[in-house]
Amino acid sequence: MVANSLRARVRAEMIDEIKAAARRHLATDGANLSLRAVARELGMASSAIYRYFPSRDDLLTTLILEAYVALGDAVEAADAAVDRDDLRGRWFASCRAARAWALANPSEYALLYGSPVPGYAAPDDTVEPAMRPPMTLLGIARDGLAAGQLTPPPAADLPQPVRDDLADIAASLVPGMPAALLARGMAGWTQLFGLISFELFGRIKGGLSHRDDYFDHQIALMADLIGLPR
Amino acid sequence: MVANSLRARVRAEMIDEIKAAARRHLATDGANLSLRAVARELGMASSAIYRYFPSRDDLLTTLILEAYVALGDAVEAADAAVDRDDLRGRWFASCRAARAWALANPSEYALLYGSPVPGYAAPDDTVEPAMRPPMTLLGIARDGLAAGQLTPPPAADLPQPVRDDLADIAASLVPGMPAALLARGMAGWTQLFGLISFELFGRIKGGLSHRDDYFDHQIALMADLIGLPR
DNA sequence: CCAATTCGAGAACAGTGCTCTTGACAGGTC
DNA sequence: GACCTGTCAAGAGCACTGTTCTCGAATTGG
Repeated sequence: MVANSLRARVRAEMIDEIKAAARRHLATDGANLSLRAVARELGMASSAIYRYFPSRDDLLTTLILEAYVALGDAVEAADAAVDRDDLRGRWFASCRAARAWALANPSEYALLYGSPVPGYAAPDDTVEPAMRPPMTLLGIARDGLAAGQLTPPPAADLPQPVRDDLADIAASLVPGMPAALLARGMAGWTQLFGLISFELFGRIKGGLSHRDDYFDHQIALMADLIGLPR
Repeated sequence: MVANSLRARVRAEMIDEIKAAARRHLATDGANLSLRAVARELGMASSAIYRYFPSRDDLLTTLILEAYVALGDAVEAADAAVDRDDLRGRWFASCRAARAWALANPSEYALLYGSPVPGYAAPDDTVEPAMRPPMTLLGIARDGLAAGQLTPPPAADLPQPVRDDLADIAASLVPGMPAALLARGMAGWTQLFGLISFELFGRIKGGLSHRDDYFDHQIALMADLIGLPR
């Protein structure tokens, strides 16, 4: 078994090297990275890659999945580092962590939240990690509700179909959350995604030189909308 | 000159056919459409395409530019069809028009607002058409302010750097608009983009069966945030 | 020590964007 | 009518891609 684990170990290292090289090329080539290019960089034949990944799409899937995990870890860690009762602090920390991760790993963020690769269909394994960042944000609202720090918005504004849909979602994801509050939490998540995406691969408004402060303020607007106490 | 215009006419028709075929392939192949494939569909050699477009990127640029124009036209037309004083009606009409266009032309929307093509840099011609949809939305807030229907939000919440940045942007884009209101207008545009993107190429929440109503409600939330009277 | 498994390399196939050359037309001019 | 001139489509070719197959070498388990 020692010998086997030795072989397995060098194989795992090889897989890591391939993924690292692929991530490096991701920054320049985007979603259509070249298997041959990463093979060249690693000094091996292109066909050798297929000993480790059955196809290029499979390599991409692995990168996507690990990126989801990394982003989810970053957001959850940031949230966990703040006092449970400091709802607004948790909200800011989580959103800032997501933005910081995206700015540090722009090509991987684009892989996750950019336009989908045409022929490629994300496997089911990615759906759970993909839910972690928004779930962290919704968890803040849920905790605030449980602690009585947060008064749910009036449900009267919600049309009946939306209220039913959101009630179903709440039942399966965040039990006990009112539909109207869930709607605002999802609006916050949508806003966060939009903010990061615009900053990353949108042509940002030319005059915006203080992007950190702008981000904080837009995030604060959503915190107010959700009802997180100041 | 008659003959020349005849030649020019048949050439223009050829260009239109190429663009139409390219748009068709865009739906399946995404941003990396194949020149050879559109040439095949048109029954011509791939090299013949280069008589009409100097490169594949140039063809893509043309499609992008026309897509921006189409989206801008749709949003502006929707806004113009509502009474000038009905701010909330204009807001809903504009946002719904943007979503409807995106749902009708998903691949072109992905081209505009998806992850940027790696090697490709958008020329300056696209920056003005790209500003038209958000400018239409901001125009609604501007008109409401001028008509006295809309009270600007307190500027106290804005950190000084953000206030300065936004004041500069307002001065060049929507003169007279307070920074705090501009921030909320931009939040509305960001939310609209996020909503459409999530619905189009995000994994939409499974239980959301009434997407129209959900979209309307989220858009209404932003209308409230901006301060559009009910 | 030997059979079994794993690994890397090389060749091959079909496809891609793009360039260059060649030949076939149509327009206007002498 | 003959003669340029500009335009167009086609074909060949280059360098590249993902993927599969085969073959020889290395390593491992029994």
